[in-house]
Amino acid sequence: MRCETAEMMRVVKPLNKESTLSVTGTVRIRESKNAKIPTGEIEVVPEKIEVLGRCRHNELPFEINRSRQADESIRLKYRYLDLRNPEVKKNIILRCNVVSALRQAMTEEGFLEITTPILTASSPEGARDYLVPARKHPGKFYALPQAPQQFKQLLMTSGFDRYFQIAPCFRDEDARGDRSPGEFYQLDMEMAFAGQDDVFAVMERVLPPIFAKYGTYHIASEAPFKRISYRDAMETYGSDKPDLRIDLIVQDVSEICSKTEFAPFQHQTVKAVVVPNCGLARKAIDKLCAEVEVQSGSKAYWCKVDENGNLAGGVSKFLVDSKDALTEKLSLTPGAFIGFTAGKLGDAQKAAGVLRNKLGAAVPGHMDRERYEFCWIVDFPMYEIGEESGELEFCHNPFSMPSGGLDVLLKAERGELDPLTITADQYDLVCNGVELSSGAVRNHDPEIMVKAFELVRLGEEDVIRKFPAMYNAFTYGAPPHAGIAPGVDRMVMLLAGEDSIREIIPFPMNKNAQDVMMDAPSAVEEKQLKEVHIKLDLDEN
RNA sequence: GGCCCGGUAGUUCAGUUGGUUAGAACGCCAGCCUGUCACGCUGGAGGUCGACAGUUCGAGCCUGUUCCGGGUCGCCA
Repeated sequence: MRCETAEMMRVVKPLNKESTLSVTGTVRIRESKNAKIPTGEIEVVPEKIEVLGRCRHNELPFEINRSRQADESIRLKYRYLDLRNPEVKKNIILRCNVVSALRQAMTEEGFLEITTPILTASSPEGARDYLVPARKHPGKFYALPQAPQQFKQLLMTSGFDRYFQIAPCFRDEDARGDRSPGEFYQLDMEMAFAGQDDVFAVMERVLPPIFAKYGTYHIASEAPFKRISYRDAMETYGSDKPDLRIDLIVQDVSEICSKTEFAPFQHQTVKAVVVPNCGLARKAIDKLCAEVEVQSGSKAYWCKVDENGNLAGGVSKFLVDSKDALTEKLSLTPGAFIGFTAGKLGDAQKAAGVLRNKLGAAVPGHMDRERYEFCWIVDFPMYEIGEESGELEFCHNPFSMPSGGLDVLLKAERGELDPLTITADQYDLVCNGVELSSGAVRNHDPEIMVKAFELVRLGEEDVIRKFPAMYNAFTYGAPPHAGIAPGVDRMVMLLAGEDSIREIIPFPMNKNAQDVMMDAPSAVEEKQLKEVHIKLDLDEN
């Protein structure tokens, strides 16, 4: 805008740049063009300027175009200003586009978008529920859905063969960088007369074009995506959500290392991650090992291969006699770095996985960040030995169909089969080390359901108590069905190339599940509490 | 709930071994200049160093407690 009259200057002068104006005038070509800005070729000669909304503050909580550098709690408190920053706004626009594209793609695949209740019943398992007191039913509560799981399965029994929903989900659990507290959205879908391959095929048709069109990076995985069994993922990548952008792998050296003099290796599972030609400095190695310990709870050990092919540094003095065996097993070459983790199988794997991720990020050349690598993790174990109980428990969720169905469960019951070897038709979709989604072929057969529960010392009454509607519905004959629910927030986060989930949520809560802008949660009037029959019992302090 | 990191001007940060009046950049205010566009120039205002207690002649700095924020583990069928 170019003001050429004193009158115009009089209106414009007292305004700062955040006021909202209406400018009427003539658009013309600029004499001095500016290629750096989108409107740099034109200017407006105003005839009339109206102030529609004057910004009353000379000093803003932060500079709008640098808001991303401001303290996050201030950004969230003034989120409406933060969102004026084009850099911040673009992620929200991206989110809109992605949600719109997902809807369109799912609709084209023949899925019906059906909404399910937000006020529903508390479910006894899984995450902590958000509860809503029921005014008309003193002492009773609704719960916000952790996922529309049971409703979508009920839709299958009703004959809606293909359902989807951009579903809000509510879980009262603590936040993480990639996990928003309280609420999040899933592209929830379920299909009848379908199995794992059918669900995979839909996702492999729906997601890649969206990642290709809206992603910051290029998509490296072609459909069908790589399938990795849970066992192999843990063994090779030390994680059930491997980041396949990293070319390092975890190798087992238990046989060699458990016989050494080094006490932490003795009689333990020992895993190794080898980085050839690793130039990592001692200081960086120590820092990396410390981070592994913090994140995994297990120590990491290391040594290097010197220019003569001998082991040097770190724990090398304990490995002198094992040098040849290690060199052969790990194909060691001069300049290589070897990171070790040790402990019980799961602990050693998990720590090695963290070590692998850290090494991939720290050592140049082992991780091409700017791409999307998808994979399916399949064949999750159905049961595990609970750490507290020491007895057989469901590993993930009891809705999944055990691979092999009733037969396998009966064999396990008769002792002909170790129940720990039973896998579920359950799968995760992983992208760049982020668990995008969990899904399963559901157990739609009441008999198999009860049998699955019996193996963990529960019975029909427990199934009925926990999932009354679903169990009853299945007794009226349900089609086999399977589904999945990719997290919309995480997907957008990956597409935007952001590390924090809050960057892609319009109005995020802070780590402590507070909305500092709206001041939620907040105290309510005594009258409101009375109406819902609630008396507070707060600890004094 | 555990552990780690942080809290100094409106904002982002610096602040030495504990030592005079706590600095910079951006922003803000005033004036000047100006086809500027991350404008420029001159001047100015702006601080309970998160809070409390302690050590000390003296604390932004050291100690303890506490509050707040972030990360992480637990947790997330």
